[in-house]
Amino acid sequence: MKQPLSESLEDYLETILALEKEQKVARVKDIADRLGVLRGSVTGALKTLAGKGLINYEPYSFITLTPRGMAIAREITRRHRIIGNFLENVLLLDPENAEENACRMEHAMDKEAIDRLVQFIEYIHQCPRTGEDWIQNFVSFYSQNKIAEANCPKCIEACVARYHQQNFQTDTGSL
Amino acid sequence: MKQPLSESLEDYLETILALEKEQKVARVKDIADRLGVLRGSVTGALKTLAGKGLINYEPYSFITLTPRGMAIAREITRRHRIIGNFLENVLLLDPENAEENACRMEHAMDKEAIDRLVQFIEYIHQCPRTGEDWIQNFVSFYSQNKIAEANCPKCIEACVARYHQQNFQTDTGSL
DNA sequence: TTTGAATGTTAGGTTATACAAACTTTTAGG
DNA sequence: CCTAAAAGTTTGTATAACCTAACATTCAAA
Repeated sequence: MKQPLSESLEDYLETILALEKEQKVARVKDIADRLGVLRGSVTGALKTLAGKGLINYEPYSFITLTPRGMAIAREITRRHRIIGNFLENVLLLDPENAEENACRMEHAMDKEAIDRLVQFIEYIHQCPRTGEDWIQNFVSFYSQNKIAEANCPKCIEACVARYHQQNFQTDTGSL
Repeated sequence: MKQPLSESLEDYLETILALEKEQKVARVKDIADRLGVLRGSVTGALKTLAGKGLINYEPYSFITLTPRGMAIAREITRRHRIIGNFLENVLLLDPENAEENACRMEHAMDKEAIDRLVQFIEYIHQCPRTGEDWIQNFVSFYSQNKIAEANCPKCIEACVARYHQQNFQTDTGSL
């Protein structure tokens, strides 16, 4: 029952979920257009997914995800989102490239790796030593391929100041 | 000429390179054992790779990578290494899981994403605000799912002290 | 209500990959 | 040298995806 799905079938589930959200229902033609395949190929995939109990499918009728299919589709979509976010907002790839890589990586990373990535992103944002400004400074690092050392004193000072500032706010808030 | 290789063929090239390094030559049986396929499947793949000009292959003879095959094999191996390193030493996944994910991800990330990841890892290590200790602190973050705020003052202080220390050493060294 | 366009399905063909098992070649021990 | 075991190859089968193109159904407009 827990056989792993092929990348192709994962893509179908992901697309069906997206279409269900955007429009009321997922239609064969829309799935085909999204995935860049012909309608005939979609019908075949739908039969396979129905056979695995992941979608409800009757010829010429509506396509809906079963609870199990929905769970998988959501997990894939979640991975896609998380990876895309990391590539675009941490590695600072341009959005188009981030998206393309995310589409492929979503099938390659398991839940454990994804969960750890989520934690890591949260760590970057929550640790006083990093945060948004630290991420943005990555741009000047990779464009010059080294630390712009002249800015380090200011950067560190700002980081420490921000920590004290936030700490002060927190203390005040808790009184 | 620049048609993208399938994941399967990329795996064959990567394995051939690894065997060439470890032993003198790559033998069909060893390739089969590494990839978990039968010998017959290897022969088929070798013909395909030879047809693409990526290996030198004569029946019953040695298998060697052509320059083009070598370049691809090295790039795949490099991706594998970089991703594995990130998963194991930054995301701190256990080695086995890091390896499994790296095996799949190496086919999913393009050169641009890999290069940016390399830069990011270097940034973490070279930026005074992060470094090894910051990475190691991630353990306590993900195991508690939050920043251990009690340690922040010490942590930041140590970070700043280390920066001044290194800065002093650098200045001294350049005299 | 009819009918033509849009949508969905089917059938047959193609490609890539792998397995099983028979067959061939190589190699190492007697 | 010779021969059995190991290594490599071939052939035929299977599966997963996809395509093409013919066919069937639905739907909306006249």
